[in-house]
Amino acid sequence: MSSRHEVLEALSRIAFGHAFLDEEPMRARAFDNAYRTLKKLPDLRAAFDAGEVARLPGVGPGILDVVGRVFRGEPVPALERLEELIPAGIFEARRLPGIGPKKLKVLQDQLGIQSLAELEYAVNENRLTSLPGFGAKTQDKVRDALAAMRERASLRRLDQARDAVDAVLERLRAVPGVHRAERAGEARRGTEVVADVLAAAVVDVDAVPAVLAALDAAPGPERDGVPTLVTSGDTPVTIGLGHYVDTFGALWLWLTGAPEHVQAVAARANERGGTLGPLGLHLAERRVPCPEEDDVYAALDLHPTPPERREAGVPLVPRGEAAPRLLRREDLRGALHNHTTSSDGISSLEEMCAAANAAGLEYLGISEHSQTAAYAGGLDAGALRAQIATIAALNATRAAAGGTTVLSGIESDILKEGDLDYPDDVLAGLDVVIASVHNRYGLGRDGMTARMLAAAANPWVDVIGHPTGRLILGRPASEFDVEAWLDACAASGCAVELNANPQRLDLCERHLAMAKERGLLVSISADAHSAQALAHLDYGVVIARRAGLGPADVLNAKPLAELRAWLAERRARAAPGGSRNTPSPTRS
DNA sequence: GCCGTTTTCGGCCCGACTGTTTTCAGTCG
Repeated sequence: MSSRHEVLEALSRIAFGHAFLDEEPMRARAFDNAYRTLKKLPDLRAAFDAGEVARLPGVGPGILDVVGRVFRGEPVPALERLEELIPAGIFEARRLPGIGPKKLKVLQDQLGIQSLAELEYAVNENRLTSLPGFGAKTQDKVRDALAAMRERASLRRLDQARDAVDAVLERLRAVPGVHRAERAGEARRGTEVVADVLAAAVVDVDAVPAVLAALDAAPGPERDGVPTLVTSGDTPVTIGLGHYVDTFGALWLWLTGAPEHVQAVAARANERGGTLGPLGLHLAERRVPCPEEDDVYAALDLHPTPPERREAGVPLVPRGEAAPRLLRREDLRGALHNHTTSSDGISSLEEMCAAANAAGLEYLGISEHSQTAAYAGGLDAGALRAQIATIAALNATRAAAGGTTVLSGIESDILKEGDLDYPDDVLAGLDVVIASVHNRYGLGRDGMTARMLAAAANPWVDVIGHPTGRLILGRPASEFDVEAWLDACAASGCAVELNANPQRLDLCERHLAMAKERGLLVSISADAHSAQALAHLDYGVVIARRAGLGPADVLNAKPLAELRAWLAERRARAAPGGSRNTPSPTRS
């Protein structure tokens, strides 16, 4: 459990609490604004310790006090008061989509509902339909939302699971007698959702009690003969224990899975008259030392399978055959889809630029929201032209320093009919055009398919951003004919995004593999709303590897000159006779 | 609670959609 999560939870609860009690609505808004702002920082703790949080807009003494108290483990009086007045179940119910504080208040006042179980019972008794402001559709929505919440109660997003396991590993490694401790299971393989948060460790037998105490953990059930510990807290982490450093490779491989992969490796050992289990590898009646996983693969004449590829249906690669070259983080030469304070980012253009430079990126695309996205500070045509000029000036002064080149882009809303948010002459002034859907997700399959096909066919569009709009464990992917749309992208030559924000991971690995089959280029983007969030590119690399992508499949693995050539060629077709960065003289 | 080329008070992102209504409140992005 990370402190970041607790801080955000505290801010969100205070905002909700005031709204629910219908008191001080503007204080509620202030906490909600702070919650939204701080959520854009993946490493909130580092930003707080560096004093950066205090300088953010919407963060004053009151908010800062709450953040500091949560980080220091101190009580938060403002929150404690609300938690005395409002049942815990009401706080949980605030996560039900479509049900806000006002409707929850009605549910509590008129039906006495204080928990999710009571709400579920009332729905099943058909008691919601007669309440003021409620009807049959609202009741159905609540029923569906409760079912979805139950279904995902035991699931965590990849980033949540990794944060949880990493926090445990840090404490575990500090205990004397712990020789090795690593991520395992789905969190290590990089599945977008994790059901079972696992680690693998080598611990001296007599150090186990100290580990239990240090982690506030208890012995768990054995797994394939491996003893385990399970931590307490809202994201329990299971630690598989080995006692010998020189068989850790076998244990780690076993606990990393996936089961189908482990079975295939074990079968390979069997073919050679040996055995592989979590406690070690035996060949020719002898125990093979395997402190690392690579020792296991090598002893079986296999290329090591990267954790991201240890899934059913991915074959083992014998030595002698060429192992596929998967994407690596250092292959990424730039990132195209990022925001600054000009729209809804919290870092300035200069801060984003410095972070990109530090991350070794040759280029950084800035693509703010477009004018329809007013809630996100979308730019009108004039503001966009001004930003293009600002970026040009910045590049001119930075060129001599050899730093990151900034590309002028836009994340244009895809309007209802698939049109973009600006006239052609505005688009013509940009280096790169990303087009994304941000509203009207409920058009229905046919309507959304038509909209996405129109966007793909639009010659100004270079990349389709977060194509399905899903939020992991939040909002489902919008329904459209993905294969027909990918065919349309292949026809027009536009790239598709792998949005690496761990809440999105959109396209998903299955769709990315379909894109690769069609020869499409994938733009791996951080969609960073803060300088810190450029680190989300790491998640993009994980998902790309899981989809089997290599550098040749990735648009932003191209060096800047090649990327510019690719963009220029597209632009030449979009506006025959014209080129990027030479806006037409006609102004609307 | 936060903010200010409207700064020490008096405002506070805003338009669209949904489901409920009979003119609009609640919710979302």
